[in-house]
Amino acid sequence: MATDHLLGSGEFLSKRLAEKGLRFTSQRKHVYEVLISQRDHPTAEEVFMRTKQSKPEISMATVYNSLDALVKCKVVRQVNVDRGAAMYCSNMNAHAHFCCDDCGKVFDVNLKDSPRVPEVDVPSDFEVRSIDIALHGRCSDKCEECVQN
Amino acid sequence: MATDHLLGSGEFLSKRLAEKGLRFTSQRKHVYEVLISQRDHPTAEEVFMRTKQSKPEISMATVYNSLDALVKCKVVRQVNVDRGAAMYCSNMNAHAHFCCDDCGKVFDVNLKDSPRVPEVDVPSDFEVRSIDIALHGRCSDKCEECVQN
DNA sequence: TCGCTTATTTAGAATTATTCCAAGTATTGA
DNA sequence: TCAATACTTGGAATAATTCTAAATAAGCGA
Repeated sequence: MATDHLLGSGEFLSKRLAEKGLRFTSQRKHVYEVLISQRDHPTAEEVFMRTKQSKPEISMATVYNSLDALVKCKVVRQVNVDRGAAMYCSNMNAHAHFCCDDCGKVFDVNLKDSPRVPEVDVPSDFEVRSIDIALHGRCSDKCEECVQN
Repeated sequence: MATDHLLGSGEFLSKRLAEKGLRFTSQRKHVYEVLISQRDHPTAEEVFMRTKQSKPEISMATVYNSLDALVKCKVVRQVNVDRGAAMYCSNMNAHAHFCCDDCGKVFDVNLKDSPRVPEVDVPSDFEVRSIDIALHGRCSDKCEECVQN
């Protein structure tokens, strides 16, 4: 954990997958590299298209499988903001998502403190493993897609 | 607002819809009553089935339209926790959702304070209108569906 | 109250998103 | 190196949501 940053992305990923009993495969590595190389919020479909550039034989089913594996071993987050397709996010720092209801874009926003479980009234036998915070609203005045609204 | 609780659910809903330029229709009223009469987290499909009991002619397209109208005028919340269908929640008190990753059930959890925007670093020209907080983890030891996992 | 304008409803088709399947392939541990 | 089994593949199947065009009904003003 404290030394993860010393590993190359391959070793890092391999280790994280192994911790969950998942195998390190070429497909998962390519999907992971796609996600860390462009830190936006692509859908599975977009990940599929980007991954095909370096791994043309990959299938959609494998993209879903890989994304699930990466989420399970916590190197990627799944983001569900609306009724549409799920999005994936490789920024694992504590952060929330701002989702513009006018243009649909999703932005990472830093949390000033990390989210604290005690603010919430959870039954004592529930185990909280993660917290997702999504803000909704409208993004910048300068947003092209928002202006015409 | 402060006097909304003095209105019957019909008048209340009618007023809220009108504030957003939306019409008060029999279908929207039935969908709304379905949601407030059972405070769980049904999907559009489940809302459709329940609403048909009091309004058999209603169509799925109208259920989606009604749910969107109710969300727009803020008498109902849309809850997106996973890749599956969106869920709808008529509890409008400040609360978060706890989603059990083992059995899939969603629970309302009270917030000790209402969520505060200032905890988050949002660009100054962004307008935050609402905040959704979702906790993930595992629910009670006594949960039937969880035990076999 | 009547009529007009326009939002809403409807059924069903179309589209989009995700999951399933069975056969072949690759990874891991012994 | 070998066996066991997890993973990948393409395509079919399913699930979730949106679209469409014609019929209907709200709400406003006279």
